[in-house]
This record gives sequence, structure tokens and C-alpha cells, in this order.
Amino acid sequence: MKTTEQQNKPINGNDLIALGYPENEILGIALKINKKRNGYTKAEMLDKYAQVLSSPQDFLEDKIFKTLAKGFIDGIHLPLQDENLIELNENPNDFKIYGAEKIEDGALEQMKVAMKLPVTVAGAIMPDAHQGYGLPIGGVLATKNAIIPYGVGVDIGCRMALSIYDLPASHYFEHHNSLKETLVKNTKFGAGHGFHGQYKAEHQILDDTKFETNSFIQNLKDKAWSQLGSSGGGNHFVEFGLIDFKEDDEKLNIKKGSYLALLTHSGSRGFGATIAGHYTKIAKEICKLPYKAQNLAYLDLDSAEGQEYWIAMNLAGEYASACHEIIHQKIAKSIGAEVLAKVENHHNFAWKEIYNGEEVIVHRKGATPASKDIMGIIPGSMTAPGFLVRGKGEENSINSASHGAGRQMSRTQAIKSLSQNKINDYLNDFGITLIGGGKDEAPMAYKDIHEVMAAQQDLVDIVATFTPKMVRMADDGSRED
DNA sequence: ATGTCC
Repeated sequence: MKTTEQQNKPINGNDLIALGYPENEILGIALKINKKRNGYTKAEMLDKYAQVLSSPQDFLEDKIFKTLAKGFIDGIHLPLQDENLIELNENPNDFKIYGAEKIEDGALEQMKVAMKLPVTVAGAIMPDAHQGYGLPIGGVLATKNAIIPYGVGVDIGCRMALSIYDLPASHYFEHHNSLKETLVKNTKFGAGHGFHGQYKAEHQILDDTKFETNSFIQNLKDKAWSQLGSSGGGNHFVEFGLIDFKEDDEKLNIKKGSYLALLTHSGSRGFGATIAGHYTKIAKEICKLPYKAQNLAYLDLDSAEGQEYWIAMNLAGEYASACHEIIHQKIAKSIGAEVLAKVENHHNFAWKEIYNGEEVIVHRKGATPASKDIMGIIPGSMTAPGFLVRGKGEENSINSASHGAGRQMSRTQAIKSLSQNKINDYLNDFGITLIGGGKDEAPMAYKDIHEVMAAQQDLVDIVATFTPKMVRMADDGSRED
């Protein structure tokens, strides 16, 4: 007797390949269909898939399988016959791997595919890397005059921002409750959420002429305005913590000691996500790559579409920065603190940089810029320290470092295997106050940040240590209002 | 990451 769980088990690409399905876009179409299974068990579905494969003509009128059947009949050989298909190089260029033993195979495989693109100049993978769409998260890729929307990522301009206050660590313990109120009052979390009416933020980004680039971008402005100053969901947070300088830092003009600080992690919200989706779609139409590389579709930077994406990406980056600025301004005002120093860095973006003496486009998808003396923030987890770092300018990493600890447990794995009580006890042991936050963001779901930092000693110097104390994230129920 | 498929 089958349990419901067994019947509902998902079908993955390997199941279909085992049936004899080809490794091209047919696989994608077939998997999409599986999402609306209409009560069929896994076994029944696999049987159907086998029938469609052997006689697609019988399924052209089938409600569920007609798109797949049609795909087989008039599409199956298309990608191979397409005269515009761009060939990958046979052997991938070498790329530097940091922290290899902790990086999942899938991420390395994705990096190898990226290294075969004809536009690729160099690549590197950071010790917190894991699989993503196209380029892995933690992947760094330098290209020649080409921009890959999925090499930047969905959350364009996602970044860290740190404000160090003129307040001693003791302030946190003395004002715990009012800090909590400040955090709740001045932040907004949850997918789709933003500010309305009198609560909408004002910022000069709204006057940016890049919003007038084309009607597609123009149409995104209203929602961008409403989400200005919000944080979103997933691993995004706004947190108070204590930052510890073991010695004076002259460049930041901070004296040795421990200070209250605010650390934020978020990106360009729906605005950037919509831009990423739109230009990935355009790139895929223009740049026909073999199946395995399709999410690495790129735009020539000199083409109209490439220019538009570049402008939109930069606008999304500035928008993400504005979101952080608003949060930091509101909170500094609310607690009446003076800001001694501010550090900010994006980790999902592309830049024009010089590599080996030539101008290249450096994509950092979940990687911290780490050029010589450039400051960045690498967060650990709620219960593990994050680090204020200064780049060493290591060319092998294409002047980059990790953007965090990286996951050791997938979201679904964390939700399944961790109990809320256990997470609460763990947070208590570390003296962490958490507002919101789902099980998938539990600290145990992340790798050991110390191991990650050890793997990138050649890439960054640690300037100060940040210990989170009070964390706000989207809560589990954030999808409802 | 994103109201998770226009």
C-alpha cells in the first residue's frame, strides 16, 4: 500500500531521462506539466510520460500533455538544427576554486559550463557557493563585452549595509525593548509587501532619469516606489548587533572597542526581479545556447538590449542602495544615534573592471567585491559572527570573496528536519532575539562561517567582528497580509 | 530572490 507521501513524490529530470527523455528543453516542458498533476500518483504519471514519449501524436488533444506532445512533434530537433545555435567551447577554461571540499558538485558543474561560453575570459568560485540558475550562487565570471542577466542573479544589486553607531555595546542591553520597537516600526518584510499612503518613502532615486529608459522600466516605477525602504523575504534581514574592533582603524576613523551597529541585507525587491526576468527572457531569445547553458544566455553590451539591461541593472542597484539608506536613516533617527561609519557592498551585480590588463565584465552572483582595500561585509548566521573585511585584491579570485557562510541544508531540508523548539532553544543559548524568521533560515541551516573565512584568507583581511543580537526577518506567514 | 507562469 502506497502512502500519500510516496504517491506525491516529485518527478525530477533524472526520472524522465531514465524513461529515455532527451536532455533538451523537452525536459523543462515535461517537468512543468508535472506541477499540475491532477491527482495522478508518481507511478501513473511516469507511465503517462512514457506513453507520450513513444506516441506523442495520441496526446495532441490531451488536456494535460498536449504541450509536451506538441513539443515532441514539432520541436524536438529544433535546437540541434537551429543555425543560430552558439557552440560552447569543448574544454572549460580553468577556474580557481576556494573551499572546494564544502562546495556541492552541482555548483562546480554549473561553473564548468559557464567556463565554456565563448565570451568567458575568467572565472572563480567562492567557498559559500551552491547551485543557482545559470551561474552558481558564489560564482564570479569575467566576460568580454557580454552581460549575462542570470550571471547577476534575480535579486539585482542585493547588498549588505552596516552603520556603526556612537553607542557602546552596553546600550543594546539597556535599551533592548525600545530597540525591538524601533526594528518593528521602521522595517517592512514579506514578499510583495511595501509601504502605502503617508508611509511611502521619498528618495532622490525616484527622480532618476534611468526610469525613463523605456516603457517597460517606466511601468515598474510605481511598485518600486511603494517597496522603497522595504526588505522582502528569504534570507533578508535587518539586525542590531555588536561590532568589535580589536584595534583602531584609521581609514574608518574608528577607535578600538565594541559598538552598537545596524546590519541590513536586502536587494531591489520586485523591481530588480522583474528586470531580471524580462531581460533573461530577451537574452534567451537572442542568444541560443545548448540546453545546459540556456540560463547563461547573454547580451552583447553594444546591442540595444544589452544597453537597456545595463542601464536597468544599474538603476536596480541604486534602488537597492536607496532601500538600505532609508532603513538606516529611519533607524538612526529613531534611536537618536550618530553614525560613526557606514560600509556597504553589493554582492549580486556586474561591473566593468580591468582584469589582466583588459576591460572585462565581472559578474558577481553572491560574491563580495574584494579589490585591494575595498571594504565589504560577510555575514555568518544569526548565531555566528559576520565580518567587516578589506579586500586584498587577489586576481585569482577576480578580486572577490564569499558573500556569507552559504547553506549546508536546503530550505526544504531545514523545514523538514528542524523543530521550532530546538531552534528557539538554540537562539536563546546565543542570546539572540528573533522577530519573524522561518525554519528555513535557522542558523543550523548554514555552513560554519569560520571554515568559509579560513578558505578565503588570501582574499580578504578581517577588520572587525560583528555579532548579531536582534534580528528581524520575514516570518513564515509573510505571504499573507 | 520574486506575489514564486503572461
